[in-house]
Amino acid sequence: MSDAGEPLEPRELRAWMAFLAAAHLVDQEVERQLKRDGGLSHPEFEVLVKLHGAAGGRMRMSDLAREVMVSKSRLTYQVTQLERAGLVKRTGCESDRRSVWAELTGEGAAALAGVRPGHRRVVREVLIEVLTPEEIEVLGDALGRVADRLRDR
Amino acid sequence: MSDAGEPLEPRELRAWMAFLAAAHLVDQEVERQLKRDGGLSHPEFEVLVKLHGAAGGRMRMSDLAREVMVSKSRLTYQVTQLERAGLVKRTGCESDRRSVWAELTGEGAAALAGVRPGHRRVVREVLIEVLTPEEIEVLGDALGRVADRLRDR
DNA sequence: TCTAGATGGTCTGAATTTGAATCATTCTGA
DNA sequence: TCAGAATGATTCAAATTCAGACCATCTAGA
Repeated sequence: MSDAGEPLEPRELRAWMAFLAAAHLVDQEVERQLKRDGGLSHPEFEVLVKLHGAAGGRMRMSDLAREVMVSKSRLTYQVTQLERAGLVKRTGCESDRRSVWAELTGEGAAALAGVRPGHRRVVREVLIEVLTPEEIEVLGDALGRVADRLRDR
Repeated sequence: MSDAGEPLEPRELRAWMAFLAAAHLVDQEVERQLKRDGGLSHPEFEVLVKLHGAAGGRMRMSDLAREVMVSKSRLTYQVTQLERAGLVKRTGCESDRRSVWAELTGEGAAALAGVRPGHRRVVREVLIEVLTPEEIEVLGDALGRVADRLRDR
């Protein structure tokens, strides 16, 4: 703790730079595939994935925003885009009239099914297959802990 | 390789989701600190860091773009912003009149010195200190390999 | 010496993201 | 029951990002 503001040690620096670069490049690659094969941005894709996984294929806007980790206003924009494309539709919520359901349409499910295999292929290609099983394990543990800590702040 | 488009295994999925979430949340935290303590965005900060580390405190625009991993037009915009803030200045290049030097000013160096300790503190807090030394080692190896593969494509 | 093609940077207009302000609805406690 | 705080979502303007067009300069080969 005494060296809080000092330069990182070489191994620490190496890990940090690798993390930054990998995050950047992997995301770039994922984005490219989604755009090419389905005309979707990464956040849009994640919205579809979350909705697909949710009970009834729908979620309230604010829950969705939390899950996808985007701001409310950004989600509003993205859902509007997806709605225009016919992949999602909005419905008023009965029990709480402030909130809004975002619901996956049949077309949305189809679009998701269309890009998802390619998406998985990319994830395998750029991340999974480059790592040993032990590394995959450590990555899950370590970064899972990092994410958890940041989530409940 | 035969399962290229199939769902990921649980451990693979866990690693992938942790990676995504961690990248997202860590970047958010870093961004917040840089903005708060120095009025800088993360890419702007990285530009200053690269220039600081470069011989003569300057780099050609295209080299800089490659290093920071941003598009040319994005770098043009960011350097313009930094120039307005007085942290960087542009100079024509003698030997190749197409290219432009981006050079760190004294003010720029000072600004960097001002935010950097806080930046390091955040990196330590959210990443380094959450990991064991072994995990740091593995992260550097594994993600370094991931990044390298993507860089030379 | 030309010329076609590459390279380095900027510019432009459209798309996206941000953050604050706003609006309606729901919750809370006196 | 009612005022004030909280919550869910959208809107707006400003800032940023993107992709491609564009311009100038350099390089290589005929």
